[in-house]
Amino acid sequence: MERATLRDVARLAGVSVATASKALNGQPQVRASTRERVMQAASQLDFSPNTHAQALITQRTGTVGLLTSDLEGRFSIPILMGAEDAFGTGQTSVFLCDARGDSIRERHHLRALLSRRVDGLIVVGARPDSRPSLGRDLPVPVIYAYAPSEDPADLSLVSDNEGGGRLAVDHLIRTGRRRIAHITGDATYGAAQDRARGALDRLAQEGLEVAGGEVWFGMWSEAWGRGATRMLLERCPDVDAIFAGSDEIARGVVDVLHEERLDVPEKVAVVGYDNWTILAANARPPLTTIDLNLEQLGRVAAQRLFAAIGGTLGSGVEKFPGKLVTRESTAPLR
Amino acid sequence: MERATLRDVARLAGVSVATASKALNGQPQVRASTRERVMQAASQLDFSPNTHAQALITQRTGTVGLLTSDLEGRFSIPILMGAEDAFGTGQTSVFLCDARGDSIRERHHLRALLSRRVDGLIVVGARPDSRPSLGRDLPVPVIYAYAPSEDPADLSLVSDNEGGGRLAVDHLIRTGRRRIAHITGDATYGAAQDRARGALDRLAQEGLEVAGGEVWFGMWSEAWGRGATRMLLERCPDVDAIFAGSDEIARGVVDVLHEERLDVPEKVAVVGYDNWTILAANARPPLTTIDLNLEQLGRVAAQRLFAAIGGTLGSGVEKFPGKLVTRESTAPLR
DNA sequence: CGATCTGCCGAAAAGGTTTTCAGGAACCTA
DNA sequence: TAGGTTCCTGAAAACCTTTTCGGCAGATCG
Repeated sequence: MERATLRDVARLAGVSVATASKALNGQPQVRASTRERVMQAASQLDFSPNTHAQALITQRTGTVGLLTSDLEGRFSIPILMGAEDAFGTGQTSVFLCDARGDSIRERHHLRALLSRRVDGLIVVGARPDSRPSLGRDLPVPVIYAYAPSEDPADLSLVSDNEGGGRLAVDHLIRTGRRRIAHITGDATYGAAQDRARGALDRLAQEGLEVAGGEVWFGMWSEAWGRGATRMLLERCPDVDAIFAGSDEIARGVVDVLHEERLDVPEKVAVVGYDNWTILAANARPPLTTIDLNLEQLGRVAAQRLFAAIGGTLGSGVEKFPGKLVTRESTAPLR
Repeated sequence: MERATLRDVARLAGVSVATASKALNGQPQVRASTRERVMQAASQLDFSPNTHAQALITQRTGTVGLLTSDLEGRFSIPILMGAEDAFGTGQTSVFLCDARGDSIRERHHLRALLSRRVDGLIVVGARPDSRPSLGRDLPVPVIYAYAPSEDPADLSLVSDNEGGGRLAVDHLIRTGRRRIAHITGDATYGAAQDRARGALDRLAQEGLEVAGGEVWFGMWSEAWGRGATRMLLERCPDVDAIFAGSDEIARGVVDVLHEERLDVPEKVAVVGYDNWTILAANARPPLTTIDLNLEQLGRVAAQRLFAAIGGTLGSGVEKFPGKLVTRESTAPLR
């Protein structure tokens, strides 16, 4: 199927290309009847304007690049969806590039995106710790999402892990729990530290200590959730709530509690983190958990970027609160 | 940072734009020393060619659209990665669009992609059953992946579910199992039917019937896996292997077997489907499962598309075999 | 009736690159 | 020395659209 150009439309409508252009773009200096004729011709030919010619002249492409480092990971996807959503029915399309965690490949993709004259960039890191900046003197605005940039002059949007930890513990306290433990992942992750800090903070506010005497750092896996829970139960058999640093860990936790015939949530309440639905919703019982609200993060990133195109972006790190999703693994203590 | 154009490069190198273009594109009719000067100038100015101007003139954009209907779903991601990988270090970038299962939105995205003059399209369906064609008279080649097109004139790449079912049962037979049951998902899914057919086929070849007397269709969930296993054990307590239609279901299966103190794989072997790592690898024990090989599917889709650009594509449905991934949930019967 | 204004339309330039083609210079052959 | 090659280089057209600006026709006003 050959493509119609504006020339074809103009010819069919019996006007010049200039007029055709103005008619289709809603410019005022064209008579209603003429506009009608042009529109008619355009739809008859199934005309759609060549965005490359438009880009060339307007200096705007209506595209943004999304540079991620972990596509397989579950974090970039919701952000991507949020961004796609915000650009959505508008005229913006997104180029997706996965650097596979390789900085060479990242440079390569960056080059390609700049060559394509994207209007802006969203960079999504693989883990929630800070990552190297792409540099200061790029010709387009850049927003870092999920993983903040090391350079404070960049704008980064991250989720508020400390707040999330506080949220989880707050919920447990409200359901009447007092002996609350925290089993979480790799201590080298800033997110693990932040969540723990928030949790301890909220406990302290209530005059409580963490059950088991310490936060159990380990790995982001079900197996660690199981192992840590066994150790915890040995040291502190009367624990009445466990806040897990991820839904994976939480799955391991409920698994062992189940084995030990400690009813969830009757005896022990469990809160996960991430709201990774496949894990959280299918657990026995389904897990109360903290949702990172990544779609919102993606949406905001898109909006900020959009607003900044042509203009300038802010800088610094903005934190987005998570939200509590309650399921059956927590319930008021009777 | 202002962008350098070819004009700037040419001026700096003291040649015309025509020569600069030829030098940078490796055209032969330019003296080595001149080429060198131009390359020098280009890198000094950090020049990267405006792809829109190139697209306008060459009629090639070096972009493809990937139109998916379930981004959150786990199937489009590996395909996307495979495709990205194949285009990879080349000059092709991919536009990602998620139609959210809405055909209006799909038309809209299609329009946008055609307006951007993509060189080709990959359409990834939400479920492995056939889906409506995008139409025959599109100006670019289209490949349907995962979910085949309803129109046999289109080219579709799908995974071989029947072969997968056969593969799973074959493995169980080789480990000495004879009383093999099959618990799977929604019977309205072609994939469920195909996997079951393959499984029954391989059983028949061995002169065996399916344990429990029938294939247990139900839902793609852990809960169904649990429920079906309980029913199965009641009707057929001496079952020695269960082939689950998905890893989710398999998780439910091993869960109940564990409860019933039926050792996996000693007493009962379990095979899942999908190789959804987070589920399969973290199960107790880790699950043997069928990998759909979706990355390969994505890679092949990309290659086919690439080869077809300008030329023409084949048609029909091509099936890709899955592969068995053995973990600890199966072992030879002693 | 002449002058000014308003409303529509079209010619042309611009945006950055590739490609064709003509021409200039240097070299070789007879 | 004249004519023919071979190598390089540059001018210009083309791709498709947007936007500016000039012009023309008709209407309004004095």
